[in-house]
Order: sequence, then C-alpha cells, then structure tokens
Amino acid sequence: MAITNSEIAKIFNEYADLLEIKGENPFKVRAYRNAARTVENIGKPLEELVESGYDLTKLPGIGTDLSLYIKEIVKTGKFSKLEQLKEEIPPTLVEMLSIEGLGPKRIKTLYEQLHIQSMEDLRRAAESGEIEKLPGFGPTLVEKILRGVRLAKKAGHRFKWSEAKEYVDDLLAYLRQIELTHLEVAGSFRRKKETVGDLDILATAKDFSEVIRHFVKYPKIKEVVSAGSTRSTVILQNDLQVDLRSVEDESYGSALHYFTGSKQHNIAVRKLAIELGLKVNEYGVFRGEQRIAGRTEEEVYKAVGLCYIEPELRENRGEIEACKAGKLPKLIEQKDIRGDLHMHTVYSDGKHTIEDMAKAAKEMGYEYIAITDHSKRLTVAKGLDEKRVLQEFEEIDKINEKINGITILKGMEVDILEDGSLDMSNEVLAQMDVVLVAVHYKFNLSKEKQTARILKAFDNPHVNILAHPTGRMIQMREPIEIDMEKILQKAKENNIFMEINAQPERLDLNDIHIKMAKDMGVKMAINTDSHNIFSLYYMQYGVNQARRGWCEKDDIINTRDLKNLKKLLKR
DNA sequence: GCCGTTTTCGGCCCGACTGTTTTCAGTCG
Repeated sequence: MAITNSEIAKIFNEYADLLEIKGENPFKVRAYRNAARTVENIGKPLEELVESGYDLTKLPGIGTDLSLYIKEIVKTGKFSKLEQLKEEIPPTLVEMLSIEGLGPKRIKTLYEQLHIQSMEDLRRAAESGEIEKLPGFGPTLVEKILRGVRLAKKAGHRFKWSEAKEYVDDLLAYLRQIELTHLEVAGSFRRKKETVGDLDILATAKDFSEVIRHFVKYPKIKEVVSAGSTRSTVILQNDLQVDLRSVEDESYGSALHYFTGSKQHNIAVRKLAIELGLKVNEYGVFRGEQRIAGRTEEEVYKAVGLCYIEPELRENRGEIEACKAGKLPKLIEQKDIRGDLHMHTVYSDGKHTIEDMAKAAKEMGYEYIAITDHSKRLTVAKGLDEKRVLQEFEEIDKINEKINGITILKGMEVDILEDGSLDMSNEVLAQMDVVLVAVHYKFNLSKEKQTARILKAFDNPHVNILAHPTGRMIQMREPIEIDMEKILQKAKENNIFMEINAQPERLDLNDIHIKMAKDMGVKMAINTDSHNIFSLYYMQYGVNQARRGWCEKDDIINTRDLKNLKKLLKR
C-alpha cells in the first residue's frame, strides 16, 4: 500500500505536535513542520524519489536525519520515532491543541498535574473547578476551555474561497459605512487559496478606535474574541473567524504584505532583509531605528532587493528565486479569456438551452464556447448516445447560422470507461471540434489501473482535453489515485490539454499540479463546466487557481482567438 | 533538526493580546 506525500506530512506534523507538548527544543519542532511543508509541496510522490535513489537532502528543510526518516516511512509506512514518542506522550493530547487558548505548555501542565489526556477529561476537570486551582489558570481561561471543548466537534472547517467571497462582500460593505482611508482583505483570501480558514482584514482610518467600535457591532457576529487598540478578532454566526487590524498609513504597505503572507513567504523575505542588515515587520522595513520603506508593498519588496510579487505566488515555492532571476510569470487575467470549452445544456443534465448558453456567453464578451454534454454511460445525467449527439450538433449548426458575434463549437464530455476505452464511437468523435474526456465512476481503482485507464484514453486520436483530471471535490471527495507525471508526460506527447475546472468545489487541477503541468510544457484550458447560464461566471475561480499555479496567458488555450484555438485542437 | 560565499557551532521571524500577574508567560497569527 503506497504512502502519499500528504500522509508523510501528517506524520511529521503529528510528531512535531507531540515534541512540542513534550517541551522539546522549539527549533527542532519547527524543523519537522518545515519538512512536512516541503513534503506537501513537491508534486512528485516521495515514494518514487526514494525508489529512484534521489538525494532527499537536496530538498529544502530535509537534512541527513529527515531523509532517513522519510525513507523509513516510505518503506515501512511507519515512523518508529513517532511510535516511541506515543508511548511517552499520549497521542490524544494532540487534539487539545485545537482549543483556543490551549497550547503545548498548558496541555503539558494539565497532563502532568491533573493527568488530563482527552477532551472528555478536560471537560470534567474544567467543570469540577480543578483546573482553576492550577497556577497560571484562572476562571476566564477555564470558561474559554469549556467553550473550546464544545466547539472542537465542528472545528477544522475551511470555507471555499467562493463562499468566503460572499461573506467578504457583505462585511466590507458594512465596514465602509464609516470613513476609512484603506480597506483590504489580506491573508489566504487575498492569495486566492482554494479554501480559507479565516479572514484577515486590514484597515486604516483617522480614528481607528471608531473602526473597532463599528466592527464589533456588525450584526452577523456571534462572539467578540478580542478587541484591542490595533486589532480585534470576532467569530461570525457561520463560525468564520475575522481578524481586523490597523496601522498608520506610513506602514500600510508593510502591514498588507505581512498580513497577506504566506507565513513561509514572509519568513523568506525577512531572512533576505537580515542578510542586508535590515529588519522587516508589519510597520515597515527598518535599518536600525530608521524606517526606510513601508507605505506600499512595492516599496517593501524594493527595499529588500526584490520586485513586486503577486499575492497568488507568495507561498515560498520559488517565487523569490524567480524574481531574483527575472523569471516571474506575468499572470493570466480574466480579461485574457476568450471562451469557455466545457458546458452542459438541456440535452443532458444542464438547465438551459444551447441558445441560452451562447447568448449568456456572448454577454460575457466571449468569442466562442463549446457545448459538451455528457455521453450515454452517465445515465443519471441523461448522457447522449451517438444519435442524440448528432441531433444536438444539427441544432448547433442552425444556431450558429442565426446568431452573431459568437461561435458555438461542437463537443462532448465523453466518459472514460473502466478499461480506458471511450463512451462514443470514433466516427462521431471525428465530427467534433473539441473532445473532453473524463472519469465519472470507478473512482477507487488502484493507482496503476487508474493511470493506465487514462493513458489508454489518451491513445484515442480525437481526445483534446482531460476534464477535472483528479475528480476531487474539496472537503468532500478525495482525488482519484493517478500518476500525474506520467499523465502529463503523455499529454505533452499527444498534444492533449489539461483542464482547470473552475467549479468552486472542484478547482481541479489544483495549484501544485498546474505548476507541474506548466513546468512540463503542458497547456491547459480553464473551463466552468457550467450546467446553467449563471455559473459561467465561475471562470474567475478558475483564473484564480491558474494564477496560483503560475500560469501566463500563453499557458491557457482558451486565451487564443478562434482560428488559433482550432489549430491547437487539431491533433 | 537544518543550515552555512563571514560560520560545521550557534543561530533559527516578529509582535499583539489576554489573563494572570505585578512584570510576564502563553498563545496566536
């Protein structure tokens, strides 16, 4: 049974948690966390790297020890040091870290003084008044712990970016009711991460205390966690945490940079600053006591010898090196998109007609769309057989004749059957302008079989695009197991494109795979997979994801005009 | 535990807020 990179990362993170509770050297703890991050971010399975004899110490944050541990985990599926540590420190203590106000030190105290090992122990001791008697603990903290225990059950939820966007729009409109100089959402939301854990909002105003007073009166607040003079934290009724912070205008740029993160990017920038004898914090860039930059982000980057780096790239995944080498991408923008190559109509499981979709797309300023209804295997979606799809194409011909300003391409989202053959005859496929293929069932095949299934589909000379390549649904369905590198390699050889599916719960490919594809020279298409006219606007989410994957206009085929697109679609 | 064009030892990002204290530890981001 193969072990995945994220499973290895999880092992290191759990080990780090336990080390921290044990009271180990915090830098050692950090080393394990850094290693976990590295492991998560390399697109290639570590299992393969180990097999090929790759020198793991070349990876950032992996030294002699950790490379040995990785090998051990890949070979045995287990990390013996973690197993040993679990004998010493009960692993159930880790779950208590999720409670607001409880960190490693306090958990250690609770364990050593009161033998508290689980959430249930914790609740009992808090209610009995035992915890309050401990030095360093008081009634307020106990209250907080009890609240934390109650909340822990539903913790860990992250909001889809699109979902967070709705809350952001409402909250910003509320905040703007009073006079502000600057107002910006920072954090992972600004970096356009596919999910957002909380919101970080930065504001400046003549009288900031008034902003805080206004903020904590927002009607959708469930609880005000803290409200200081420069920052405040609240929980909304939907359990979304919002942090509002403020600085002086002269620090606005550095604060925006600081609160946008990512943490790893900021650390890397600070290290650069230290090398130059500078200090970077949220108030500016300082040489000694003197502030030399801070009003804008551009200033901050310039002061540490860098160019401006787009928020979507700030993950410390090579953007700093790329900037120094003058190789930062010029990221794709929504206005570069000229069409949408994946959508459904009433012929299968869509809600609108071909003509409705075409008109809506025309209003978006598109030059072309492809109608790509499902094939017959997908009976739940009323998939089309050869005869029906040819009828659909006749209708497309008629609409193309009478409609102006947009061209409708004939396409289909064809099921890849279990054996890798396609759910449509070659004779009919040959009549299509664009052929999407996709996996819609048998998600749990072994990695070898699933990969072979898709590679076989790529042998069909009519295939153009692999739709939602991993099938994952954010926080709902795991991706199918495939060897992405092999698939990208063959896509490159056969001139097949990968889809970046813009449905907010899919966003498939993810950012790491997109960058992998880009680096391997595989081009992609950003498609909405719309089932009605309203979701055509999902395109923005797909563009966000493409930007996180370093895509430029040229990497995305539906930025081409129709003539050039057609050339690309001819294999 | 990692890392190094000053270093193979001695560093490792930085500050706000809270609750508990009476100057600060712990937590959080």
